[in-house]
Amino acid sequence: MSARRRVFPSSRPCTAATGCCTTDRASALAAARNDVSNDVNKALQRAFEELADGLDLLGESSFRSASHRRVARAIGDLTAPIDQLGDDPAQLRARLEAIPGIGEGATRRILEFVEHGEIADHVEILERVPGGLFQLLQVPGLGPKAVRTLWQELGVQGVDDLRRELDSGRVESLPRMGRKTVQNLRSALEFLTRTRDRLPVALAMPLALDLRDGLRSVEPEARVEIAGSLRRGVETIGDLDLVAAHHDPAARRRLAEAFVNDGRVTDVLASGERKCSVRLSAGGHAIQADLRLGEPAAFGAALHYFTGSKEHNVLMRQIAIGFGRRLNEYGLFEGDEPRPQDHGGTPLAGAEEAELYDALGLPFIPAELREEAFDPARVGLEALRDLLARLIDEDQIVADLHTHSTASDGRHSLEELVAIARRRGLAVLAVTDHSRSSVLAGGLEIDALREHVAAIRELAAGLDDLVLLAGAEVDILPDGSLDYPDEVLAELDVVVASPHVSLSQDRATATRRLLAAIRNPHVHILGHPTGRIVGRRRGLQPDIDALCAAASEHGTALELNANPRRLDLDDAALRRAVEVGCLVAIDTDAHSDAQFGYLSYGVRTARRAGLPADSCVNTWEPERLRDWLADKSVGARGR
DNA sequence: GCCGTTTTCGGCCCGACTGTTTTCAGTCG
Ligand SMILES: Nc1nc2c(ncn2[C@H]2C[C@H](O)[C@@H](COP(=O)(O)OP(=O)(O)OP(=O)(O)O)O2)c(=O)[nH]1
Ligand SMILES: [Mg+2]
Ligand SMILES: [Mg+2]
Ligand SMILES: [Zn+2]
Repeated sequence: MSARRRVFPSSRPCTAATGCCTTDRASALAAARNDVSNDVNKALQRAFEELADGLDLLGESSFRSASHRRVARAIGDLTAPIDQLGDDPAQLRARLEAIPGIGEGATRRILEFVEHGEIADHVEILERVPGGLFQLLQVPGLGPKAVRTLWQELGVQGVDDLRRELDSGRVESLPRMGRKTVQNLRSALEFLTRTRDRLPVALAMPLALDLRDGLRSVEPEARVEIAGSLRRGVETIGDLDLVAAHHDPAARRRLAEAFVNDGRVTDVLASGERKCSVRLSAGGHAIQADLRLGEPAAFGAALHYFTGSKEHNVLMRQIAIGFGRRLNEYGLFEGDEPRPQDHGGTPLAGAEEAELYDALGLPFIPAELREEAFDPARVGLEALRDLLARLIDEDQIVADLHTHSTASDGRHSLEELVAIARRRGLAVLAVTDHSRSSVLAGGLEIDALREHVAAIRELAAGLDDLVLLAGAEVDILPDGSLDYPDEVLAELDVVVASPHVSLSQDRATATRRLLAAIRNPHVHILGHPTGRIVGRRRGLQPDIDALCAAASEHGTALELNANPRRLDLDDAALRRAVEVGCLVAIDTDAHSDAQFGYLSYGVRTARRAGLPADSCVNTWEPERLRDWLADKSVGARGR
């Protein structure tokens, strides 16, 4: 995945690079330990990225910079502040070195950062390389070689300098730079002013589905699929990736034509026989889209390549090499000859993805798990097979335990909800309207709640094909107390407890607040635990391990709110939950019929965490679910 | 810089497209 960052307006957080924050970094670090923003990891990740970029700009070994970049990624994947990985320096050192990609050097640098708030090598890079060059590397089309030339030859130190030099005409005189390069750089700079960071999946997916369906209607015989981070179920999307296959080259050309001539296209970046790249502007968002074209006989290989992740691709290709074979987007081939597809080589596999895994002696790894964290060599082949056998699937989900009706802010009446649940094949539906503190969402006072519950129960009594449960989504107030007293909660079939306000609390306060809800014997599900909105609001940053431990102890389920704007808990936090083995509830939080369709986003996120179906209460038979709802301690670990 | 049931040294994935190039470097996926 590209690590595209926002370039305009300049919003880089305070780091050594920006030089805007000269206060004692060690004390800033101490504050960050209890900071909601988990800035220790962010700052370290940035330091390693700049180390990598700096080496590239200085023309050093690209393998070394790639290593630094891998360390940066590993730090970004952590779910807790890095200095809290161990209780003492020795343990911290051991835990760090155990992380793949983090070796002796990175461990030394991380410990140096934790102790002194900076890394000498990083500081040295910052002294040698102007800080604005890191931003320049984010400009599409500008790599380390070009940035270095601009810097050395024209003294360009940042984006503003580049803009000026483009107008001055001097860029054209540089080696390997001409008129078109200048024009392309102008477009790229303009694109960056219109683009935000990575696009939340909730915005990207509808756009990608529309592109996919458009291509399908151009060539109904073609196989067209969404690939890339969208297919892997990532919560934010760098660009839209599509794969299309058709046996007829003329049909492939027509697909490419349609793609680059779409009304939303602002720039055509590349338009070849096998791939096209465009920039789109749609719904106020600017984003790149890539289309990969090929033969149906190689569709599996192409889809696999374009689905990624990059790390997974490299891994598979390395495994192929180990077998004396070669894997690329055209298939798996015998031997180590480059471009075997051009030399009449017949692929051993390639029409379907599954063939590739078969031929390499691997179990089929679904797209959501094609990430570094699930590297078979890391997880172990046996453990991986076990994980895959237990992995949750959307069709195993038979219950939705968090939905809203017109009693609060939902769009549908109870009767309508029942009809929707039946049509969608649910066995269990819980109606969980808001509690009294959520005034804007039409939260119910206690009397209104009791009437509502009575209405639900009356309706439920007449149903034989659907278990209709009376519940509530009760606010977790800032101090951890709940918005209804215990005796009211005890009257409900299902209690989802969720934070809705005070979502900027510090880590310790947030953790205490959520722990209180988890420990309440009436609370079944901790709803959207952090309250984050993807790409918009960070929400609470609690100690996830502490939540998981408590949830596990009390039999409380942690929610994976399937609304793609939320996806809360996120994949990284859920991986912790899966490790601990606590219960998880995947609920849509639907306020309308269409929002029941959010389930697929939730399941993809759950699969990214390797969630076993059995840990997900929504897969349980109604009888088992009822037992747990009656006394959640039956779900406690060790019982 | 990192890593190892083919290695503790010597590798590190593989290919498309563009622009500027007389034969390919750079960037990107
Ligand atoms: N073998 C190989 N495949 C790559 C490489 N870079 C990208 N790919 C493949 C895997 C990616 O998932 C796929 C699409 O590339 P993208 O840059 O769009 O990445 P992705 O969609 O994973 O993340 P994104 O959200 O777009 O940042 O192309 C690479 O360097 N080598
Ligand atoms: Mg992508
Ligand atoms: Mg892409
Ligand atoms: Zn809510």
